[in-house]
Amino acid sequence: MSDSARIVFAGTPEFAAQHLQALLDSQHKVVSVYTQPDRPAGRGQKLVASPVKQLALAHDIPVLQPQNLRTEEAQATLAEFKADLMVVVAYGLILPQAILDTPRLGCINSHASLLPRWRGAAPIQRAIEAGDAETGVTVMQMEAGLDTGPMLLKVATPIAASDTGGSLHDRLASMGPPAVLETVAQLLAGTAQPVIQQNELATYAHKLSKGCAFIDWQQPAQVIERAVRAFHPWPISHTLLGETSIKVHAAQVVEQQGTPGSILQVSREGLLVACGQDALLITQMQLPNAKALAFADIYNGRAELFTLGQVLGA
RNA sequence: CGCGGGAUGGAGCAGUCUGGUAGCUCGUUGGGCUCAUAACCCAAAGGUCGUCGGUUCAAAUCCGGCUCCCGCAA
Repeated sequence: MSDSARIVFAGTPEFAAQHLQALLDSQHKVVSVYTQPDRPAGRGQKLVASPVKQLALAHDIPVLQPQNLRTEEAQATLAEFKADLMVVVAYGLILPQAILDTPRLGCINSHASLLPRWRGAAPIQRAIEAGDAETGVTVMQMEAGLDTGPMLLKVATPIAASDTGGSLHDRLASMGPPAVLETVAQLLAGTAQPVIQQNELATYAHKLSKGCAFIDWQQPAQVIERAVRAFHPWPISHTLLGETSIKVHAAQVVEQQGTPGSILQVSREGLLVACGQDALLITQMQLPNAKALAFADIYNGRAELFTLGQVLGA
């Protein structure tokens, strides 16, 4: 009995679903699952259930999708589950103190960064964008503040020069669940050792949007290249070629100078664009209504689209 | 019923409006040139035009159904 906990899980995206899967596979009992309400998504704006909801339904676990948890009613509902612990992963709602205090052992959160660095919504992508050498997953005891709680367990991984938001997401999503199981075991055994976060080292990972992925060619090529990787597969760095929107899927830095945004060279190797410092060779991109292609493939049929000297992003 | 674009040899595109010999840029294979080459020259192979049905003497092309892919917006 002492090594098995009654757990309430709260989470929404795929990253969270992988944590839920690990708990379902463990000796613990997941008594209910909280997730965001179904939202219109995709082409056709049909209501789509979150990955966490889909997984919970497949295991016949009760799913709750309240708009918020501030009401006394919501708090009373949670209390009825008589949970030992609440595990929260990328849920998307703020948990008020009354909720945090409800489970016997409180609430823990698995966050995809090495806290206190990158508190907030998009820690994985912001770590790549900033050029961090490493990142990881931190499991913390939750407090009322956003990602400010005492850290219980931290696991790290180096960020490779080839890592993208997608590849790093997948790696961290596989590192997080074991870390959570380990933390739960420590809490049940009473051996957990909380470490207070140094607030002065904190940085904030602002939420991603399409707008923030619009390329600013005044920036150094190195910075743009990191953004290209960080924002892949979403929201995807993009620019304008005349009136045509172009998504940049892969690029590399080349030592060459020119007017920022101007096309320096067009070849099967890629599209070479001048930046604030050095130049960016776009090797994989996507035109509207088409799929992502190696630049050589686009160049084969659409060479007339690219003119030397033309300035992008205008 | 959110708006819109698309499916043509292995890849990327044109041709569709104005039905009638399927074309371009590459790739592949063979040959040539060259000290050499990812360069250049010559030649060849490779396509039931997404799918089902309709109109027609004749359909990649016109009409309708279906499948899949993608952009915008959320």
